[in-house]
Amino acid sequence: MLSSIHSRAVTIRPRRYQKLAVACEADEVVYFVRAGALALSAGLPNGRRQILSILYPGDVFRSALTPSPALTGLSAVTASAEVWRLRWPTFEALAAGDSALQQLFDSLITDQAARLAMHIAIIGSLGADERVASFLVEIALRLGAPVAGGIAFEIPLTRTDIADYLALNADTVSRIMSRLRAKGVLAQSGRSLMICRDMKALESQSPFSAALQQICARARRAR
Amino acid sequence: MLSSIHSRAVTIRPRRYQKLAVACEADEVVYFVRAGALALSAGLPNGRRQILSILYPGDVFRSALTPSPALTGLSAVTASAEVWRLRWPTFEALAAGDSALQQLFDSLITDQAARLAMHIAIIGSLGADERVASFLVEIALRLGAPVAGGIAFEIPLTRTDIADYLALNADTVSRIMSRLRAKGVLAQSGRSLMICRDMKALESQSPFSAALQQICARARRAR
DNA sequence: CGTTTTTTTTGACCGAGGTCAAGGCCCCCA
DNA sequence: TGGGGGCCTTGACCTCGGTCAAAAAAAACG
Repeated sequence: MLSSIHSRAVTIRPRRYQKLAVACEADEVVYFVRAGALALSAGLPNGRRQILSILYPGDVFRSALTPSPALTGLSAVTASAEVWRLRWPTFEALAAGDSALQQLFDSLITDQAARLAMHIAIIGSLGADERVASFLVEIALRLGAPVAGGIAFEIPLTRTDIADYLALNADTVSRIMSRLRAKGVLAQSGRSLMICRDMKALESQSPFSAALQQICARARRAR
Repeated sequence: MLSSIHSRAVTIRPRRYQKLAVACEADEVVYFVRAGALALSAGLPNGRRQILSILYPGDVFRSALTPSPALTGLSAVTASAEVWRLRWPTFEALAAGDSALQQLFDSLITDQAARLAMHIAIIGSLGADERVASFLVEIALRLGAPVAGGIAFEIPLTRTDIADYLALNADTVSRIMSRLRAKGVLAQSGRSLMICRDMKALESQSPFSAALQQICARARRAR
């Protein structure tokens, strides 16, 4: 199924912060994320930015998910990434003859929406520490690998990006992560490589850890 | 198209705050909102609540949009409402033989997602006044009717509901609306009936008014 | 490797908005 | 039509997290 998409798609390897077009000559566009991570973000006139959603490998994006092309943009947040792009009519034609693909796409899109809903709950009802904990749980679930003494994962975002995702500011994010380090929950080597030494403690800081696990499991199942 | 749905659906008239089941014996469930307004909300153990999305007449809801049934609930926010409910397999069978219905449903679901994204941008990047202004613009667009001296609309939510929607608290919402009244932008008669005397001023307070208009127009077109 | 640039960390201070409490207004219903 | 109870409003106070600035640590690069 994937190879049929790949053969009809344009492969793009954007560098960090490179923007991806959300429309192609009036046609809607579909992206399949293969490697790295993308962010869908909204920019304000005053320079503020809000990351609406982070897209990991296996996720899809279609431009109809964007409220307004003028306001929102899709770009890589990792140093490098790989995505496949198709025009909507091309994809539609493919899907018409392949009901499994149609179902996969449907479930990926509804998962997207569920994650957006989750994100609203996180930034709307949690305090700063809980938000950061939720983010770390999300990343650990998506990108974590068990190692001796904990779960290791590479955070694909800068502190500023994390802040824009969680509706906080970079200073606050840094402060909270320092606190987690001081408590021995988190160990850090370099800027982005983390080892969570106590996943239980981290999860207990996030009121939504159970829901995050469900969402991630659902995504894994669909893929 | 609507009559075919109606004939296969269960009609429900929930009263305010009455919960609607998001699953029916392990089957996913689809709701069509016909009158009133529903809220999809997430509740925290500590009693805090976040309204994730408001559903107006014409909108649809399917349970897959909910991150976790344990956390989220669907309920009426108006004193009365009317919804049609179908089990997912029933709806799927209907849609299979009706490509127009399929397309309508697809566009309603992606609209949902776009509105969730918009909502993240609003609560994540705007200050309290801007959030309230955005909410009023949204309501005016959805439910407003031009009258002598402005646009009249009935706010279907209590102050507490508005606060839970905008990630503020009820006191702050009340304060901001009083300020708008004092400035002559808003006139109020009774608890929920508003007349916006100066739509331009209101829109200028919301950095996202243009995007809100686009989303609303898109919804109107689909319907 | 040393230098330059960028990102992160940390502290001190400040303000938007949350919290609490008291009072007033609406709406419902007998 | 007159209580009564639930909303709404408003003020006083306080806290969490934002802002600004400076130093330290990583990464980038010749």
